[in-house]
Order: sequence, then C-alpha cells, then structure tokens
Amino acid sequence: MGRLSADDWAKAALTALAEGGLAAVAVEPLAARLGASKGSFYWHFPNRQALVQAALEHWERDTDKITARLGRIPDPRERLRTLLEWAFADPAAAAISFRLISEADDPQIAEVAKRVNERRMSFMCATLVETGRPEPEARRRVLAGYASYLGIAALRRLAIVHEDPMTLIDIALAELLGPPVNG
Amino acid sequence: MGRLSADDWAKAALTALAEGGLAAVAVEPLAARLGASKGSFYWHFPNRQALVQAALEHWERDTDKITARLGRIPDPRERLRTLLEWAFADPAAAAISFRLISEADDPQIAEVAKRVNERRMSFMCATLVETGRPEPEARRRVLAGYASYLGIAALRRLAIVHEDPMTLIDIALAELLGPPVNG
DNA sequence: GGACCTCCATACGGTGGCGTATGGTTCCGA
DNA sequence: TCGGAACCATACGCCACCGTATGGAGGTCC
Repeated sequence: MGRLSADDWAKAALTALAEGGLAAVAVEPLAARLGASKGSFYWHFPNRQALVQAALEHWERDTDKITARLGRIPDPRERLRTLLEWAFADPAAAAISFRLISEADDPQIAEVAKRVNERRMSFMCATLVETGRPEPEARRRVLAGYASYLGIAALRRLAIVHEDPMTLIDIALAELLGPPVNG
Repeated sequence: MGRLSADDWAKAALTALAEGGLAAVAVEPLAARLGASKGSFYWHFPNRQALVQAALEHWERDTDKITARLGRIPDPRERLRTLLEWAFADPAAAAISFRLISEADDPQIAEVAKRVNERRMSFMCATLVETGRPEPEARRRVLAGYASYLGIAALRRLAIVHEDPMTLIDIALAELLGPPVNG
C-alpha cells in the first residue's frame, strides 16, 4: 500500500524544487505525483512552508555528508582534485545549488543557501591554504573557481556548455592551483 | 494625465522580472504599480506572454547596444578591460542576466537568454583571439571567465561577495589574459 | 456639435493553489 | 473484539491571478 512518510514528501519536494523551482513545490501537484491527496500531506506537515524547510534540511544534510567525506582525504591536492571530480561529474547537484540561489528571494531558502555556499568556500579556501597559498590569494582563487562552477551550471541550463567533465576539471584546477601546475 | 505606452509596460515588466522573477511579471500587480488597471494593459497587449516577450526584446536590444559600443574599441586588450569594467560596475545588469538564466524553464526566456549569452561569449572569444591566443585556449578562458562573472552575480545574491569591482576586474582579467599579465 | 477613435476603468467568470473540516480506513494493543 | 490512534480522501471556502465584456472619458475631424 502507498503509505507515505514525511521524508517521502520532503524528498519529492526537493526533486520538484530542482526540476521546477520553488513554485513547483506545490501541495496538490506533488500529491498527484505521489499518488496521494492533500489529506495525506497535511497530516505530515502543518503547511507548505514546513515542507520547503524539510526539503532544504534534506539537501543541507546531503551536501554536508560530501564535505565530510572530502575532509577525510589527507593530502590537500588530492582532496581538491577529488572535490572537482565529484562536483563536475554530478550536474544534477550543481543544478540544485544553482536553483537554490535562483530562489533566494525566499528568505527561508536564502539562509540555507548562504550557509552552505559559505561553508563550501571556506572549506576550499582552507584546503588551498594547506597547499601553501597565502590566505588572500587562496580567497581570490576560490572566489574565481567556485564562481566558475556556479556559472557553468548556469550555462548548462542554456545548453551552451558542451565540454566534458575532464576539461572542466582541468579548467577549475588551473584556477585554483594557479597556472601551469600539474598534479 | 497618466496615459501609458506599450513600452512603459515593457520597461516595468523588465524591472519586475529583474526584481521578483517571472512570477512578478503579473498584470494586476504591475497595473497597480503603474497606477493603472488591467483595462489599460489589455489594450496594449493581447496577453501576458506578449508582455514578457516585449520585456525580453527590450533587454536584448540594450545588451546589443553595449556590445556594439565595445566593438568600436580598436585595441583588443583595452576592449576587454572596458568590457570588464562595465560588467562589474553594473551589478544590476549582471543580476538580470542571472535572473533570465534562472527563469530559463520558460522556453520563451531560454531562447533569448541562450542567444544573448552565446553572442557575448563569441564576442569575448574573438577578442581574445585578436590578442594572439589560439582559438581553443581562448574558448577555455572565456568559458572560465564568463562563468565566473555569472557565478559572482549568483554569490552576490547571497551577499557572500564583498569584493570591490576593481578586485573582481583583476580576477577576471587574470582568467582571460592568463597569469601574471598586467595591462 | 456630433460621429468616431483612442485609451482606460470596472465588473465578471474561470483556474489553480492553500489550508480546513470532516469522515473513512487500517492497524494495533488491551 | 473493541476502541483509539495513525493515516488518508473528499469537499469546501478563500485568494490571486488571467482574460473578457462593457461602457465611459477625452481628444479629433468634419
């Protein structure tokens, strides 16, 4: 039978958010998609906003897990390369990051998006410092590199970027570790 | 008297689009903001979609004008620097570019956004080739640099980027013209 | 000064989504 | 087996927006 949990709704909401933006996180369409009705939803959540919140928490947990796994890689250069491999190998994740910034008019979303993106940049910055770059240079490079990551997600939406992941990784690595560096 | 032209509506629509996204391009709220009523709107436009189209054409014309003015700068390096100065000195313009990519689920918007962004990148690429970079390298650098531009617009939305325009221009120039180059 | 065109306001019906009310079904423990 | 809790469907009122219908005010031309 099709009994649903709150987490089922949250996951569906996150998917809808990724695919169609905040407006697509609508109770009735979501219910239809889950083969349920609003009655089910309003038992698990007090209102739509709570659903959005749950979806956001779901997303934040997921990204934190990835950061944590990366943190366990001891060598900073290998950590960085792995980070970029994961980042560019998963366009869906980049699309969600982009989407949440797009929907940052909603303060609820803005708060989470800001926190997550700041954490990511701090993480990358610290890694760069580990490789020997001084803090200000590291900050500049991370800004350029992470902005490129987001911008490429944007250009992907327009089907402008056709480059394969390998090329993108090399571009990003060059931005982060500086010119003519290999490894 | 408050007689309105179709262009007044289009400009207001573009402003609303920049500020609140596609959903904010709504006839009744816009009418209220213009101190008019729907009766006025539906005299100038057949429907909402036509208004969005007009706003997009307005935007495309504006960006084309800028490209045209840049095209009249003979020296490619100076052209590039001027381009970046204008780009980073005008966060509102960057915000609109970002917004339109955000709303690219709408095919109407996607078409215009794709065309404009491709034109911009081609223009930058050609300029880089003029400075002596071979085509593939130029393409890579433009991809990284323009993506950074968009990504910085994204991070601005989250109030994460505090860097002053000068710094951003230097970062972007470094990406485009390559390492340790001044001028 | 009357016919006419331009531009606009108001009122209306239609649609889609939110949240509530109410009742029904399934399951579980005593 | 019975009662209550967990879970869900349906029906309803509400609001915001779209698009239409209708009529009215202000100019213009003869």
